Amino acid sequence: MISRKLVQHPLLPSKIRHSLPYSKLKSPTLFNTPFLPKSPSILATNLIKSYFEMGLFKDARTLFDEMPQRDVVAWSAMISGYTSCNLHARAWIMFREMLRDATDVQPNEFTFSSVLKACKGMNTVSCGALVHSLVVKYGVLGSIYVGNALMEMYATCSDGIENACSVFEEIVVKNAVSWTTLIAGYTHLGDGKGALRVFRQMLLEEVELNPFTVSIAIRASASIGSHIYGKQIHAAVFKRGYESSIPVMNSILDMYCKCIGLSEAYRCFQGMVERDIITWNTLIAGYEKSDPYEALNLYSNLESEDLTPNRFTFTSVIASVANMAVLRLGEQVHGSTIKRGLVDELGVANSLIDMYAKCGNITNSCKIFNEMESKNVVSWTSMMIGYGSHGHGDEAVDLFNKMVTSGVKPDRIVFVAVLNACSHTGLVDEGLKYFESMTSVYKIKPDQEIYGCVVDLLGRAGRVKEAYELIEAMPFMADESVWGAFLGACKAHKVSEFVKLAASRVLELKPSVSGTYLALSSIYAADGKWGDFARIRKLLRGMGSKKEAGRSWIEVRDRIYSFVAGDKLGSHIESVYEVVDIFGLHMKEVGYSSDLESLIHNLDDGT
DNA sequence: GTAGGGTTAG
Repeated sequence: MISRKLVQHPLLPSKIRHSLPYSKLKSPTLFNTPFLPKSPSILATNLIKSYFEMGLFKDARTLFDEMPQRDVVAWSAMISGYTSCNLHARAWIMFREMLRDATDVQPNEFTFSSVLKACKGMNTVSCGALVHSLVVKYGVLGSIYVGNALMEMYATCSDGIENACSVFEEIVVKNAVSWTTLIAGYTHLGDGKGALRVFRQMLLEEVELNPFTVSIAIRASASIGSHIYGKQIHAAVFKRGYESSIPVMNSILDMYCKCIGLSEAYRCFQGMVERDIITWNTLIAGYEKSDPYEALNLYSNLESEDLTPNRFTFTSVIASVANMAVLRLGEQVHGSTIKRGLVDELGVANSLIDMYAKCGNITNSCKIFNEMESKNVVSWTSMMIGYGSHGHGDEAVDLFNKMVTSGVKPDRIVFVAVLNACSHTGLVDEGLKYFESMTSVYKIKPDQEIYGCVVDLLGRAGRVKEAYELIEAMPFMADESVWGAFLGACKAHKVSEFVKLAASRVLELKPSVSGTYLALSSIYAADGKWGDFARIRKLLRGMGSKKEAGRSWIEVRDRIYSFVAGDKLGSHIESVYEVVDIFGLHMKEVGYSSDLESLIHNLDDGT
């Protein structure tokens, strides 16, 4: 948008022409009214800002270059303009140019807070630290804007939260932005507890809250799954009248989706007086995994409120389709993203890779992946998971190496992907090498999920004893997922000496997992220990739980048919059995004999 | 005339 001040100016046409030369920016003589800008320099700066607002950074630069005198305001406007267009490196170059060429101009607090934003955007803490030293040199550390920008830079750049904390401590008079920035820093780092610790301190110091602080605090409590804390904050929001703030309510909606439940979330959604596209996106994302049909239903209703789906909407919608694994629907949604010009958005392309892989079309995943102009760690991970699930573990591992070569820094989740790929391809030693490099090269601390992957990697290959030793050597207590992976390995390789131990650990840690009882009982049965078998089965019945049925589905022409093992319902079931029989014959032909031993013992609960 | 924090992706 063109600022009103400019449009009102008599020298400018109602629509700004591009590349308006500096020489045209003369002080107005015809309409010498008091509200008009006074000097060409001020006018030029105004125009520079407008150019950036319209994304015309080249025109901004041309005008800037034509200025005979550039003061600190013009320089700062350029630096901040570039960052506002996400051109952080250009902003940084501008700052360097300013220090080098404009010896008569001194950077001020505006310059520093803008260039710090550029450092944050480049994720380059070394530049940020350099600016930090200049901030001290120029004596502007006392500016609350500079202090907050420094904190934000450190909090966002890798491993900088401690530096952010020490800057925070040094700010004598902190304001709500300082607190919010620190809370956001912890939250984005995934340290919800750290964030809530700061939030609590803020409450103790009786700092006035505002919607910004409240929404990030809600996100922090959602990230640790604390519905108690989340509900407390919801009550506080209600008390302070923040429910009129859409971002605050969106955070609450997200918290309900993640920690409380979808039906409650839906009630929250219906209770909202005002909703925006993020509101809808949040709910669609909430439904995406557990009820993708409802997610699609919401998507089709969204335009009734005159809202336009954006890249986030499509990311969740595509993920929903991926979870439904209905290729034709996926192709339709893919078409919509093309029509709306969103197909090249990073997040959208990433979810398309995942969707095509989950719908069985790995070729399309590849095509999208290869045609992407820029890829991030999510793109690589999605492609690797796709390859892995299609049995191309070698390609997935290969991709990991290519990713590292291309300069993308691996994160924790990409290690989950590469370890899984190694595990399913039998690349055990290769996988162990990656696991080792995770800490030694990339300084990422392995968590329960990673240990689970490595236990699975060793266990699948029959190296059960090593898997057990790894669990023993873990720096923290293994949770039920790690023991679950171990149990799976013991079961697969019939290492009964460890089964009891593994199963009892899983049961201790998560008694609600009925699958564990089943696994344990199967092993007892296979060992002929019928007394133990009966005892476990009795426990299982006492729980009133059933093994969760794995649902399968198939798309034939325009219909989706779904079924579970042992299904006797539905008119299509007979055809399913026919197909299963054909599969059985094919498998026999290639010499596969099924492992009936453990199957038999599972038959009695109908799954 | 130049600067700030919040909600939705593997």
